[in-house]
Amino acid sequence: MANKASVVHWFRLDLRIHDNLALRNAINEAENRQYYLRPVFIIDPDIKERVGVNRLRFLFQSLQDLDSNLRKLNSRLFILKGTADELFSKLFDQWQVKYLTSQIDIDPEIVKQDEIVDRLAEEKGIFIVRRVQHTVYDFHSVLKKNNGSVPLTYQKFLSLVKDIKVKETIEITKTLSDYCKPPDSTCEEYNVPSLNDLGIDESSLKSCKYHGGETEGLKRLNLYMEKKNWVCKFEKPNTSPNSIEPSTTVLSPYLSHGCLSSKLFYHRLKGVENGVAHSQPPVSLLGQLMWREFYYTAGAGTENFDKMVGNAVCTQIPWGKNDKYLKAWSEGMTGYPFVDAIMRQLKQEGWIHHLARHMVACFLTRGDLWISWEEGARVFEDYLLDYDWSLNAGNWMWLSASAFFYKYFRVYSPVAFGKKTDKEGLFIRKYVPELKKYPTEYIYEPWKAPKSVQRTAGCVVGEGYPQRIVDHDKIHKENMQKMAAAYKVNKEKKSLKRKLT
DNA sequence: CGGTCAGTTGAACAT
DNA sequence: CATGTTCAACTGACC
Repeated sequence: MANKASVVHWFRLDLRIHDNLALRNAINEAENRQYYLRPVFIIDPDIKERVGVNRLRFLFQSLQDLDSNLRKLNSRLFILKGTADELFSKLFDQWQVKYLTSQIDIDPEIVKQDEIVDRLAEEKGIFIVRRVQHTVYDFHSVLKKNNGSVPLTYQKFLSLVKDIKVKETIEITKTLSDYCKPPDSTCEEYNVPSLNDLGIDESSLKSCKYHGGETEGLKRLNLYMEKKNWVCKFEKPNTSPNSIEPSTTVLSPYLSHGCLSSKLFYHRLKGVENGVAHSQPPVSLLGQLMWREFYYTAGAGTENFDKMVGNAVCTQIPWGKNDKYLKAWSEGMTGYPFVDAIMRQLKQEGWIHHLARHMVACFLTRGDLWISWEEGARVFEDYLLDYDWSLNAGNWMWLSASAFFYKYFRVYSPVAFGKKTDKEGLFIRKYVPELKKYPTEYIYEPWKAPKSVQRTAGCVVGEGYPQRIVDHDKIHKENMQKMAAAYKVNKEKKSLKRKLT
């Protein structure tokens, strides 16, 4: 057993070696004091309930890559199974931990856990270091600059960060000294488990389209940063939600897992834009990164950001409950081919284009099904590879016109919207294969096809493919009246509150 | 307090 | 095909 003190770096969503300040702090401490270095990742027993299978696969691939990158530095990853408080209450003594580093997270569950670990560490006299490294900017200083209140528009956020100089990235170049290697470094019980070890049959999953890990993340970053002209001309609204291959970078899963540093992405983008004409936020690629920062800041500064009730920025809307509709939506069985194609792509591949998210989120909430954005957010949490606590809640509030966006009467048409970028319906034919032989005329509206055409195409609506669960033209108008009523109530409440204060 | 203005990306239709 | 207008149901920041 260890007879020497240890430094622990606790990896969470910072699954990388590059630009990882907390990790470098840990390494320096271990080197300077000749302590053991133990980079750990904790796998919670109920991880399967919290993380969907595709994201689990991405996570485990990222852990595997992280382990192999740590080994190149003469270290390794120690996988621990259990809850953080139970594990640490034992290991702090057993490993003689003196110094614990990690990144700062804002997800309330992680914050709660950190408070428990803080108390535990205080009892044992362990020094804790937590670093901002999930975002470009430190949300704390941005909020302070805005007198402690949350910036509620993107432009306001941009004006707040305009003059903040972004720090340089941090690299670890030296390999670790042998004396930092704990004696149990070769122990196999700390190895990264497979999905099968967790009781998931990996062969039951769809083929892996986006492979997790720092190595893949950096490769993908380099691939896109080489296309300088493409980067400089990038305008988000002009990219396609329904191209067969993604029309955007798909760096988001790498950012959300911390396989890729957002700060590195920032500096690389600045480098490409430097001295050349380029598009601007909000539509530019750098603008996309700033959206992430905006939501992160809003999430960090708002109580109950992931809920409607008790959330100061969220308009209270009397959403209905309809489990049948919710299930049809989440399984891609609404009877609207464009909506279903998007939801099936999401479920199978774990990533959909941002505008595709707009389409299905609007459909679930204010547009058609009148179901709470919180339900949609839960399904996205399950399906998305790039799930991120504040971005998910923020975007769902945006799309349901609960916060940040208020022109609720601008509703996406499940028939017209997709046609702008895919007249032939190739995207639908791929992800809703039962309709692949439909004539282009009917591919977005198969129920309009004459029975004989449906039979010739090999799929009768109501048999091989569901009938529409709602009539968009009719129901979206009813929903607009409900939205108007909810806004009116909200306004009255606000003016009442103003009078009282 | 009130007026003004801008706000990542709607649809349908006209020119 | 790109651009502009209408539909009519908005809010937050700022002065």
